[in-house]
Amino acid sequence: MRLSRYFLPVLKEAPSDAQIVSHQLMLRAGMIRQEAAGIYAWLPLGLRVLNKVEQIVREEMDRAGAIELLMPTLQLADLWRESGRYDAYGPEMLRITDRHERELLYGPTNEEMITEIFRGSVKSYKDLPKNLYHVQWKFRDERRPRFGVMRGREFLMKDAYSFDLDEAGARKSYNRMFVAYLNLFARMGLKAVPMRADTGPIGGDLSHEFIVLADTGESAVFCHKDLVEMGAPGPDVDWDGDLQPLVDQRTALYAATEEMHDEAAFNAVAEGDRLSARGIEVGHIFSFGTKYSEPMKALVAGPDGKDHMVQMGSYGVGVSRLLGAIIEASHDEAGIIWPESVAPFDVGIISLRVGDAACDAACEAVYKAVHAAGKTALYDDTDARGGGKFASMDLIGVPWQVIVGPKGIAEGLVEVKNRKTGERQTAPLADAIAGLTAKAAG
RNA sequence: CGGAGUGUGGCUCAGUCUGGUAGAGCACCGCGUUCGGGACGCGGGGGUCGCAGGUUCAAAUCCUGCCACUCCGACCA
Repeated sequence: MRLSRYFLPVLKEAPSDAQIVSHQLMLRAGMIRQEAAGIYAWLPLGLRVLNKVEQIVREEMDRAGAIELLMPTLQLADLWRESGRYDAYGPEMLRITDRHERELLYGPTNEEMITEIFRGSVKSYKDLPKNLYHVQWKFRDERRPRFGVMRGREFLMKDAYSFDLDEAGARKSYNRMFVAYLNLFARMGLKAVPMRADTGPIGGDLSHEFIVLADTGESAVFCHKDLVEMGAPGPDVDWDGDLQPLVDQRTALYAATEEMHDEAAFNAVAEGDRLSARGIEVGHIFSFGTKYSEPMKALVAGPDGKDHMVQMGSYGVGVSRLLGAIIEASHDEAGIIWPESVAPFDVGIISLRVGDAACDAACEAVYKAVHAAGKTALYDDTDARGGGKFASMDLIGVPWQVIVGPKGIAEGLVEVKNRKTGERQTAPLADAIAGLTAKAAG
């Protein structure tokens, strides 16, 4: 993308409404624009990152055997009356009436609807297990939206729902999501720690929150410090096999959010291993048995020929919130430092003298080579002054930057800079191109 | 929802106490000089001061009501 043709409204100063660093940087980098409290428009740069994060979530769900579909944002109130949640959910639910005076709601979550879809089509245990998910915008009329996309009223969530014949099967489904979540957050450069959690209004008794540690997090959390650096199992686990050991390896160590915190158990952890911090909840998984299948009559025939209520679980990831969490975890004074997996562009090209034939030609060569390697570049071909170009490129956090100036290119040299380390190296143009396309491809 | 605070060009803010022709920096437009880490000169455009009433010869400024947004607390991807 040529910057001269792009839409990238960067700000030198942070709007005063933004209090935490991720919100300030998203606004300054021209990723989002606030339209109302907790409601944001996603500008081109923000959307690129949002799409990348969403795609990683999607790939890891698919890998774990979940199947994507798409449910609507609007739901009928009657569906929620079946589960009893229409009255129970409270003022957080945005309720709407259509021209026929039909009561609708803008979905805050989809347990009811997925159960309705499931029960209409699945009648036999032979079709189980199933895990259906979608990535869709949700609306929750928060009492107090805050921190930009971290607690918006409209937000993008991946929510998956598992269906099993019995509790043992449900446990396997839960474990698959548990492991998938470890992998998915790791791919975004996040250290997310699974913690025992309160089940809240979703219900059920087995639940973990995945927490990214950050000083600006909304939850107080307590855990064994080894969990933070434990890492993810990776994609090559046996998804149909026994994942319990991988889960146990983590749940054996103490980790709990404030609501579930047990001071005595925490104190049993060696003092040097105790970590008391704040965290951002980026994922939450629940196993809740027949909470919805019972009132909504989601039944399947078992091998015994009798009807059984399906065992369900739900698994959420705050996709839009993840952008805030990633920035909180990865930034410096100059701006955002995107992990390469979610960076809006792989390479930034800065021309220090637009219109200079040698500079233009070198920039074009890099630009074409990066795209030929299947990667993306943001080419700053504007005639702004040099300093501003560097600042903007650093602000939006492009991982690799190539700087082309008339003095260097006269000798065939360009500069390559790594955003994260700040390292700069001067190299012949051809070497720089080879290095960038290799790095970008790696 | 309780408490606190803020609304003045796109962004950051001054001006409000003490009423008297709406300001600055950045950004933007034009011309020129420049050009290797947020350049300089000259010229220029852009604001019914959140909205509605009221007081006054006169309101960004005083009074009343409303709206929006932010922060702290109780709830949540």
